[in-house]
Amino acid sequence: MDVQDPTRVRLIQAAGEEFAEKGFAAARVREICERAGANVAAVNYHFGDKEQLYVETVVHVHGCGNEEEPPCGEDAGPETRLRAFIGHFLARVLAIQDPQDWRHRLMLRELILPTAASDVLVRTVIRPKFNRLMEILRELRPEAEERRLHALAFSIVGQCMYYRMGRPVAERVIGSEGFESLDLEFLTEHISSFSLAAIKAMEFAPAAAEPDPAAAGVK
Amino acid sequence: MDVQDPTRVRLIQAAGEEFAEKGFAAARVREICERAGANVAAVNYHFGDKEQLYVETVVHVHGCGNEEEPPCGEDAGPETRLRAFIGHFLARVLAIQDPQDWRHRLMLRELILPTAASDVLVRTVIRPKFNRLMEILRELRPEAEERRLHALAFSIVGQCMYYRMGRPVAERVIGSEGFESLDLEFLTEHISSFSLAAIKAMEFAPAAAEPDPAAAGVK
Amino acid sequence: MDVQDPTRVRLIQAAGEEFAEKGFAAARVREICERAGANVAAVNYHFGDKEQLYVETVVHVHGCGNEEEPPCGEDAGPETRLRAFIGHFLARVLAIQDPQDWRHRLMLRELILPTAASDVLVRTVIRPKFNRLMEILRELRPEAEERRLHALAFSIVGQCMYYRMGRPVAERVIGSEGFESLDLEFLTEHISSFSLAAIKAMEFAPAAAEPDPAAAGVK
Amino acid sequence: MDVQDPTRVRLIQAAGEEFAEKGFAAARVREICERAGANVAAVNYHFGDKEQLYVETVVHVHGCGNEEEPPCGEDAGPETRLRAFIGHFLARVLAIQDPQDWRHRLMLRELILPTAASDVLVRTVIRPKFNRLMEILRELRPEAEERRLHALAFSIVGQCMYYRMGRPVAERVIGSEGFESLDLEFLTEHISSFSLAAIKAMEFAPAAAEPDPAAAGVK
DNA sequence: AATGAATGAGCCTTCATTCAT
DNA sequence: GATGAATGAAGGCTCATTCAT
Repeated sequence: MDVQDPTRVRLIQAAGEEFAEKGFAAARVREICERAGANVAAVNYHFGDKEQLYVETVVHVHGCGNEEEPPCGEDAGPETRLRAFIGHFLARVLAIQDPQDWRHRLMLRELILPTAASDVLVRTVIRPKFNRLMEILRELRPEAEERRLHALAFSIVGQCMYYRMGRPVAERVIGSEGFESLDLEFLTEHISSFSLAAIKAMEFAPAAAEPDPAAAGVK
Repeated sequence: MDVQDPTRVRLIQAAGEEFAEKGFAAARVREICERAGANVAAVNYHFGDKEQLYVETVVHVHGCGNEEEPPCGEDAGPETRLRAFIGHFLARVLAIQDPQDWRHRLMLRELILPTAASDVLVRTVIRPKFNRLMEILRELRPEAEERRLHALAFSIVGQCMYYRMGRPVAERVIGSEGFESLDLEFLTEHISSFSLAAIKAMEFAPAAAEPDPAAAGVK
Repeated sequence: MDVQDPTRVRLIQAAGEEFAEKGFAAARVREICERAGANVAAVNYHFGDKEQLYVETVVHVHGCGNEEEPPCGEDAGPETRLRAFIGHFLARVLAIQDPQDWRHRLMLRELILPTAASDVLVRTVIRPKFNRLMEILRELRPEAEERRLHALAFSIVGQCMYYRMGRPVAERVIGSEGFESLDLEFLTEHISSFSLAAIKAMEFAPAAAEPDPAAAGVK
Repeated sequence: MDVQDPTRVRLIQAAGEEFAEKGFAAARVREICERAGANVAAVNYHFGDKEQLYVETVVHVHGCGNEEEPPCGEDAGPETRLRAFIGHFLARVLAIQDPQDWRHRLMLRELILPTAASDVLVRTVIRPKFNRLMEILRELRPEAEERRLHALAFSIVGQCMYYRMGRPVAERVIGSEGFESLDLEFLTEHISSFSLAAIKAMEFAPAAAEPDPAAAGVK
């Protein structure tokens, strides 16, 4: 973390690549140290443990690129703020579009096998963001019950996240060129319009016990 | 599962659990064999290799539970068929809701580090399903260009898949009990209504070059 | 051994090749069985053991090609009989000149790491031959003490055996074509003349205690 | 052997014994390390591989005891130099008379299954020695054709080498005590006198095309 | 007589970690 | 602070052997 401790920083950098490429178990401490131009014992010296290095690496990953603030004022209308939220979210998702990108893989790994690092990330990064999204949705549909708001939020988040998580499969399904044409601008517009149209047009079922009448009501 | 439970089958079963829990590298052949009640050399005897066992395991995973046919006739309207599609998809997604479920993890692993097995899965399982969804969407909005149809399909798939991929995080964000309340029935209705409302209400931008006017048009 | 048990014979044949190529430890029972077109368990079934198979194989090796009788009558003079002996010996040595020949290697292996099979070979094959050579030498130099006769015999045997044992090195030293020009005819004549000239011309030291005077006497 | 006896040297020492006793395949890395008082992983750390260790061991074997220079001046007559050569050669051959001696077996193994190490040995050690012998023989019989000189050289080398290669068999044929009586002094005198007598008395066939007249001449 | 699925011992190798320097 | 030789635990894999068929 110190400016004056480049070895430590280089180790985290190298560890990120290695962990993302190989996973925790398959990652080799020797390889990490060689990539970082450090000694074999450097990891144990600086972090004490391979696992400790992993945790610090994961935390460091989310620390980067997170300093960005919401790109529009709080006084804007909920629709504008939702569009801004989606655009911002998608930008982050697509920014690491390269499947070789180690931050990409490292975070997906955390989804599968959440470690202690995940808890930190949820508390410091993810939940605040989620709460902001919930605020916007509540403004748009104040009468919606909490559960419905959660589902709405997940519908939005899911649409965005798919372009990170589903990329390898989606690319194989519709072809690389087809996938490439789905750029940030288009997707921001698409998901925003899709979601706002849905949010405005949906009729919420009065209670959870009777979803079918609501479904029929859509028609 | 069979009455006759040969060693080979038990090995794949055990391998699935082990690979899903630990990942490929961290998985121990010894553990797999012990779980299967077989000898240490059983894996090498039956599959020749740890990697071969992995491939066969992944392929076998998708083979299971895939025999189900679309739950509604082809002559039904597109809305009905879309609801059926979502319901069916969600059912599969939530069926393995247990984060300990090895099929869950095994498939997520393939998303991150696609192996040769992934190609087979896409060709035999995923692409056919995706094409069925595209047909439905084309019926609903025949004038939409291909790119837009892809985006629509991914919006739907993304919403559903999130409940598989995002589960660990989502659970930590809104709490387990909150997440549990989002059951299959509710989510099927929600995603179906959400998506159909959006599909019907959306106004598609005439060209990709001008997303902003379309965005303004929403309002 | 039975005419009606071809599997057993084929196993010995295959074992010979495998043992010669790889040595006892590196030889694989599976490979032997495959070469013999037999089952994996065939070796254990027919010979009980890998080691038993080895012993029977080595014995079988020397059994082949040993039925040849001395090519000249016992009433010939010692010089003629020595030439015949050398010619016969060399013929056997050079007959398996191919360094890939498994009998070659198998017998060399026995020289290095004599097993129980070696004892049998010495008793049944080698010692009788050696004694015949000793008889010839005794006729040529009846006054020579036993030790000298041994040395003479080993000088002759050594010259011949070198073309079996030293072949790989000799070939590298003087080149393959140079080595090839040393054919059976030439070598038989050479070693015979060389040895007979020596035997006739040598002056034996009266006692082992004074080799130097003898050495001086040569000059 | 050194005052500072580093692990690497001890490993080669121990490897030599183990490889000679058991052969490459049957040799156990664990045993080598235990003999060397080193860790199981020492071989892989220092040599990377069991095979690399073998190569380095074989090369090291011939390196030892090879620093000796020809024991007599170059200005001595060819007879004296031949005696010196034989004495020196025999000394090296008999020096490792103990059949348990690992250098003995290791070199014989190379004869049977020459590896890359053999090429090095031939080039650096064996061929120079062979050439010195050829020089001496050429002085003794300048009119001899190259092929004949080769045969002469091999006759001398073969006689000497037999006491290394044929030892296990020879001992069984004439008994241990008989073999023991053939000590360095006696054998040096014997082989020298035998060979010099032959070289001086032999009548070389005029051409390679007619070996038979020489054979006939014996009668 | 012959098979081949299954076994279990053991080997080479890898890898994170330590410790003297 | 940093090194690299050395460690020991453990893993994947091979192989001879067995046993029910």
